[in-house]
Amino acid sequence: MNSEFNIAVHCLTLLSLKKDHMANSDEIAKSVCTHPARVRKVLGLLRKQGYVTTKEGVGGGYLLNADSANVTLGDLYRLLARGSLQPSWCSGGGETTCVVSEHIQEVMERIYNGGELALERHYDNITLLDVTRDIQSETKP
Amino acid sequence: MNSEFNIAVHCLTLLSLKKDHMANSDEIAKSVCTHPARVRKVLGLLRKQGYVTTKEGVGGGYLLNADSANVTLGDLYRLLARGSLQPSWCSGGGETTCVVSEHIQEVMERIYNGGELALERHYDNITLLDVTRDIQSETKP
DNA sequence: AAAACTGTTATGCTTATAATTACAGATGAG
DNA sequence: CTCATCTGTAATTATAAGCATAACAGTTTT
Repeated sequence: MNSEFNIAVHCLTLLSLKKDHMANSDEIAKSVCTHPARVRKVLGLLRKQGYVTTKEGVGGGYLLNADSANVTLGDLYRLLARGSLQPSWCSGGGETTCVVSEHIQEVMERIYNGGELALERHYDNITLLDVTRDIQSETKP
Repeated sequence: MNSEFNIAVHCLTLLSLKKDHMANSDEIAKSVCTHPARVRKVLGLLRKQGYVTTKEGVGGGYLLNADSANVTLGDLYRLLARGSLQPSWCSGGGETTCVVSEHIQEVMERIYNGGELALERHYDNITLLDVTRDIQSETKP
């Protein structure tokens, strides 16, 4: 499981809490605690979905789209983490005549896909606004 | 995400489909397509939960417990894969004064835990018997 | 024209996952 | 009793995935 989903949530939350809803990759990278190039990669994908717009050149950076408060974690999961439930290594597929070995991969694939759907449905109920509120409520408990 | 959950499902399905519900780690490893030592590690954990019993010595191996048809994928997930939704690398935690950076880790942890609960609830509705039926129905479609 | 950004690719580093080896301990067969 | 066979477990090596870093072309503002 890579962390791009995590990074996306972080970036969008950060932007939504900034007064002008804007920051460049250097500033965001410091907050996320990673390299600017990694931030740019994730935010590039978010841009293609219309969640942010970018401004190149001096004083540029990433600007949060106004409606992005309604983006759900499900949207972000599907974009950045779908398929990560299924491990890269899977059992079976050998050269035996064993029924299980021959068919386990299709069965497990269905199991992982079903799990992922359940996960996505859960995340569909959490919006970016919920997350920003969570962050804020941590400061004044 | 490692594959021990996958291996556990495979092993138990295999045992349940064998006439005498028994096999040793060599035979299972061939079906799973991995090293016997890895099978033993997983099945050792399943033994501690009472899902199988082991018989050492000549002609020994693993024997499926009679009630194991009712074991759910949720049980196996909790035993072998819990916590794997949260990646090892997580954002934030830097030395900034940024609110997001300071609190994102607690928030993301709750998000991952919530996701995992949703996943477990889903898997709680799938029994080993369901999986064995799935495997069998692949052979005669 | 110069400086400050993003977008993207290539490369190296680190960590996680799987394979392999090895051996002690247990059990049944002869 | 002794040997062969099996599990349990730990240590080591190999492979793959994830992250960091560097580099540079393209774009925009000043």
